[in-house]
Amino acid sequence: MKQSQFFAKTLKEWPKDEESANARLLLRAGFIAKSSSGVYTFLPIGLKVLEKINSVIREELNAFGASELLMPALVSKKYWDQTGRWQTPVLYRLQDSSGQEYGLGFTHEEVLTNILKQFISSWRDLPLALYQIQTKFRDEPRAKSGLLRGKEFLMKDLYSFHAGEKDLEKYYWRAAKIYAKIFKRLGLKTKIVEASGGDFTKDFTHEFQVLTPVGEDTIFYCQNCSFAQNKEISRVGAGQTCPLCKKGEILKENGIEVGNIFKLGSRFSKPAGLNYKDKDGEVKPVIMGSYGIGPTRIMGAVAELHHDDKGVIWPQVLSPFKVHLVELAGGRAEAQKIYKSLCAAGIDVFYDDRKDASPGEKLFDADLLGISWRLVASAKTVLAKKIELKARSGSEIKLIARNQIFKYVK
RNA sequence: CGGGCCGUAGUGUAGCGGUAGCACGAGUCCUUCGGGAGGAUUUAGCCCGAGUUCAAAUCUCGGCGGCCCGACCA
Repeated sequence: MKQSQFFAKTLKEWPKDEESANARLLLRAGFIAKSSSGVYTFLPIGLKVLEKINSVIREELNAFGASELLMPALVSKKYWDQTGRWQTPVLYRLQDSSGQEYGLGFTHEEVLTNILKQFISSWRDLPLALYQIQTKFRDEPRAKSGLLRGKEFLMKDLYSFHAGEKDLEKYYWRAAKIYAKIFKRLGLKTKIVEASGGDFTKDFTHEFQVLTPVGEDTIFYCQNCSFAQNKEISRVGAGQTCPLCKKGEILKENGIEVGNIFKLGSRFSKPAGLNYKDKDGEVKPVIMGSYGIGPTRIMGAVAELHHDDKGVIWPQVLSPFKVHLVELAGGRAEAQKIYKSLCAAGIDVFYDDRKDASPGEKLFDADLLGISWRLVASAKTVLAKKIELKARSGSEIKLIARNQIFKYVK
């Protein structure tokens, strides 16, 4: 892709008012644009990153045996009434011209259970796992921290359906493993934290927290074992001895919740009348679990954790392009050759062929965009019969032979 | 929803009762070309409403909007 033909405009100034790193970096680099508080546009290059997050999630969930579908954002009041969630404070409620009332979905248990009544009737139809990646709406009293807390955001919601609690229990922990793997691939170190189930369940649920001072949740965890609890339910405090292993000290840190998993039981299947017949012919409510990941929040979290003062440093899986090929004065013919060969090799390359941008501007943009690998072709490199290679994550600048590019960039 | 700070060209800012200025951007021309280049020239702005005043970007009140703290966060 040629930069002269692709919309990738950066801003020359840091956005005023924004304090959070993800908002500053993503806005300035032109990944996102703010439409109103907590509501963002994903600009072309930002959308590429978001799609990469989604594709990692899809890959893992598809391999896990879940099927993707897409549900409506506009959800008739009758469904919310079924479960008593019409009065949920964060629900955006609206009316059409005929007086019909709707809520904009913040999760989709009601929609899905009602649909599945047509398709599930026997234990033979279970288990079943369906997910979607969809825009969610929440009337947040206070949107904040760029992509970390918005009123409109992308959410991957997975729902599992089981014949019995035991099957759910097994699936739940398998899902937890897949989640840990997904976050790892996305460049996030997460901790599995016990949390409250809110309106959904009286049991503990589990959150995947990225520990960082900028997170809005407070986590108490053991330095020695896997014990970790959200402050909202925790009875331990920093400095105490771990109640689980009795050895480690409890530490306190903030976290960004990038995912959560819930055992819903029959909380939603019962009101919807989503039942199955077991082997004995007995009618029972389907047992459910739900599992969420916020791709847009992940984008914010990654920016928050992986950056320097010049811009974002994307993990390679999320880099909007594999290579940023920057052409400086005297390097045009060389850059074009390299561009062609990289394209031919199927490498996703962003070629800065702009004639009206100064070298400084191009190099600044390269840092802001944070593409994993930077190649520079200039009079200097042509003279040396080499090409310059730099990883965005490092500081070393290598002069390499052109045919060696593929050794580094694959 | 309570509290704080703040709304001035596309962006970032100065002006704090008396002619709205600067930088970047954008347009045109020339020069330049390895870390947001230089010169010439053009372009574009006081969030909205009411009040005080001879006079309001500036003071007062109300609204709207943004960020931050708190509450909230299925």
